[in-house]
Amino acid sequence: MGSADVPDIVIGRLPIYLRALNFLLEEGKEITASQELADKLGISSAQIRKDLSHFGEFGKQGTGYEIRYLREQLRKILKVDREWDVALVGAGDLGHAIAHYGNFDRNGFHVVAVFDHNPRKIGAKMGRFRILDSESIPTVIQDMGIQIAIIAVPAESAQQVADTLVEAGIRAILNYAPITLNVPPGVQVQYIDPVVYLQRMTYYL
Amino acid sequence: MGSADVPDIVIGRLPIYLRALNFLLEEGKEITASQELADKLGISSAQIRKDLSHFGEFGKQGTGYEIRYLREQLRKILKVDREWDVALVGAGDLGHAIAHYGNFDRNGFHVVAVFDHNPRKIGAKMGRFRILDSESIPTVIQDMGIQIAIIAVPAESAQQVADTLVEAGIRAILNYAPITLNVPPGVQVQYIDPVVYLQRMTYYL
DNA sequence: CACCTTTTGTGAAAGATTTCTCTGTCATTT
DNA sequence: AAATGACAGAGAAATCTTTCACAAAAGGTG
Repeated sequence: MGSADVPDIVIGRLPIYLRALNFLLEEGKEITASQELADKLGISSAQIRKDLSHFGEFGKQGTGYEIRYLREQLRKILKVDREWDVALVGAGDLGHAIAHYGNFDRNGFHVVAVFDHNPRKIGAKMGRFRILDSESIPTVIQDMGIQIAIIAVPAESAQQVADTLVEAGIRAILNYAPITLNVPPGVQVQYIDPVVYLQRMTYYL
Repeated sequence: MGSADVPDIVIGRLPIYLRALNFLLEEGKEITASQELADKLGISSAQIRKDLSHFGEFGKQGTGYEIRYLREQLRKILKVDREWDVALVGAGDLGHAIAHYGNFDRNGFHVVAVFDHNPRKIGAKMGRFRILDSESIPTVIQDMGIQIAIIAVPAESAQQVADTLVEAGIRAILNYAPITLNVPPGVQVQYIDPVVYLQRMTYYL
């Protein structure tokens, strides 16, 4: 129990569980069981129960889990029972799609600042956002106390952007640039490189 | 050796190695060592060597790996030593960004058909693509012999789209919709849900 | 109320993955 | 030509993760 050293791989599955619970709730369900989740997610029911057992006892024997309650607990564990401000660096096609991606807001992640290096873009509007100069990253991040950033710049500049962000106090980076970032310990990084996923699948074709 | 049951987790790292090798080559390097890759990627050198050992012996003791050669081998293993056609379903903001994402083409993945359900969009141009009616998915996929598809539609319609794609002969799906898909065995699926990655990081904040 | 069914939580076992450690090879230096 | 240092490959060991299997709890049923 307690958050003391729960395996990373377990943490990685919690958002999937949370997503499934939201889905079930929308369907009007109130109660579910590890087996039902397992069927939906392609994960064994034992694993789901074991994963949850790291954090406490959330179910009722013979019945299953009260969806609303379990969801609330997972949200607390993942710290998504609150709103998070997010900085976005890169206002290209990708940045545009990210800035307008409705699921961020719907899940409590709010893009509150968009940066770009291109003088042609600085000051321009992108949807409801005014594009800010990358030079102002340190001040804006610090003034707003932003802890999470999304990198959507070309691979060439990603490391430099990451350095600036970390320096400014960012503690979690979602990196869309196809490059492994070097960051100090304690800074979280997650990668989204669609090419990597495609290459992983072609192996099996 | 041979492709007989190499752990999935190993396959998942190969694209990362490949990406790093491309990077080193662009930097003008010819030779590298497992330790150098390890430093760059934050993976142990032993693991890199063990991973590669599943497929053969690519290095030279005392020297390291000839980058160009190792890259060629990895490309063969991952079957990315050829070009792949890709179908894209969903012509919203996300689909737009995906259709214009240069890294796909640069890595041999070519979007050759874009589908949408919206009558307002069907027939319209999106960049260099003419948006096709989702109804035509089966015929187009089959006629063009496309094996890989990207789903960029809302969660509500993703499962239905996946069913249609699989029915049409698609064998690998990159799913941007925030929902776990149910597909028959033998069909590969990879997921990209940025919210999941953000939630995974907030746990540690 | 006793019995039956369902389902959780969990220790133990099994399985998978990573790291360790050592041997042997290669290139370079002396 | 021998010595040295660098590094791959691989078996063994250690660690981590998943699955198994079962006791206990809850609710429903006759």
